[in-house]
Amino acid sequence: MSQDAPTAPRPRRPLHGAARPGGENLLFLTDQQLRQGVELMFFAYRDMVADADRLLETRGYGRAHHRCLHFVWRSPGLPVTALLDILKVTKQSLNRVLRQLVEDGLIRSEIGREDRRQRLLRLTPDGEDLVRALSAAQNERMRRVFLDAGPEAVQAFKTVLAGMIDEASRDAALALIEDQG
Amino acid sequence: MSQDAPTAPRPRRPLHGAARPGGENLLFLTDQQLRQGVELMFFAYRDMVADADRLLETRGYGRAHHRCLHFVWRSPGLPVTALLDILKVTKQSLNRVLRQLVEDGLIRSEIGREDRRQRLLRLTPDGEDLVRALSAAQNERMRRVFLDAGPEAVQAFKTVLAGMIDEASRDAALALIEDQG
DNA sequence: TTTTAATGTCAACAACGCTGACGTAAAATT
DNA sequence: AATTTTACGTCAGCGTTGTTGACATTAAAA
Repeated sequence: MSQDAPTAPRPRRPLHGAARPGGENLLFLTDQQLRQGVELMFFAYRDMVADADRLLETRGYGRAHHRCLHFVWRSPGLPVTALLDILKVTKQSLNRVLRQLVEDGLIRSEIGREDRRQRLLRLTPDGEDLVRALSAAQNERMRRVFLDAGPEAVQAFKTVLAGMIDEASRDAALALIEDQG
Repeated sequence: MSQDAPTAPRPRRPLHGAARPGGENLLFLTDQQLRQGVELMFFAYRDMVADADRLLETRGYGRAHHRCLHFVWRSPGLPVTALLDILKVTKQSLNRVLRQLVEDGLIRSEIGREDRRQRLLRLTPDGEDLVRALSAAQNERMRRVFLDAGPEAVQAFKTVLAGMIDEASRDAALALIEDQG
């Protein structure tokens, strides 16, 4: 069954209904438009991570390792609990990849000075090398797309994505994202 | 190590560098901007699929089932190979969830009339019900975000996402996306 | 008739989520 | 000082979903 179940003939291509001046054109909110947004997220995300995935598998790592390295890089010295909050996975799941990365010498974990229960995570030089390589793979795609789209489109792109984050975690996520390393 | 390794002091918040009129402002192409795009994709995608995930797990299904149902819904009667091309997974991986969905009566598979080797996939009424419920979960989030952002932002959002799809599969993906069920 | 294409299936494996249970060290609270 | 809570690690087991490799069937194509 289609999404709108319309009985009247549809306009041929209502993809981007131009808003009438001062009007209340809501054609961009049809179920069809929403579905397109979801599908585009699926395809774009799949291909965006594919570049890094190829690099990772040559080292026997997966996406979980990538995410772990990335956010440790972004917030050097962050405790394990903070990383758990960012990734929203269980500590068992995180610990599996974290242990590997520490054993492999990409991340080092040191006891917190203020709170000695904490393990503060940092990248080693090798870890930084890998993060740089992973970023380069994804950035090349992103740069080309951003250049084609232009600054206003990039801004809109970010606004929409930010709106899709759960309200409960949005502020924290945006703070992390906008923080200059 | 930071992404730009700048030695000069950075502007405090170059998040959305306003293009000078007629100028060649490329502040929106800094590594920082690209990184933000990647991170936003991560957070937004994670939370976008979370709604459907919750619904799926009550039925013992996962995302693979969702994707399968979704694209069969979008292209009723499509053969298995076409679905493999869309999802870009192995036939063994697809077949595992496809078998379940057929056994559970959400998808029916019928022998192709022109090519009797093909199995043409269609949703059963039960399958359509589940797809509708899954779409509803995701559409609510998307609708709210689109409404807040406005039609121009939505358009830009889609343009950027489309640009992130691999060139090799972009045309096919966009044709599928823009096709009105 | 031989080859190729479309599909299904079995087996084994890996990445990465999850729950539950248990343990240790250190901080916080009572 | 004793208790509780927090931060972390770990073992065991399980589920989803991806992979490769091998093999079989059916039907279309050459």
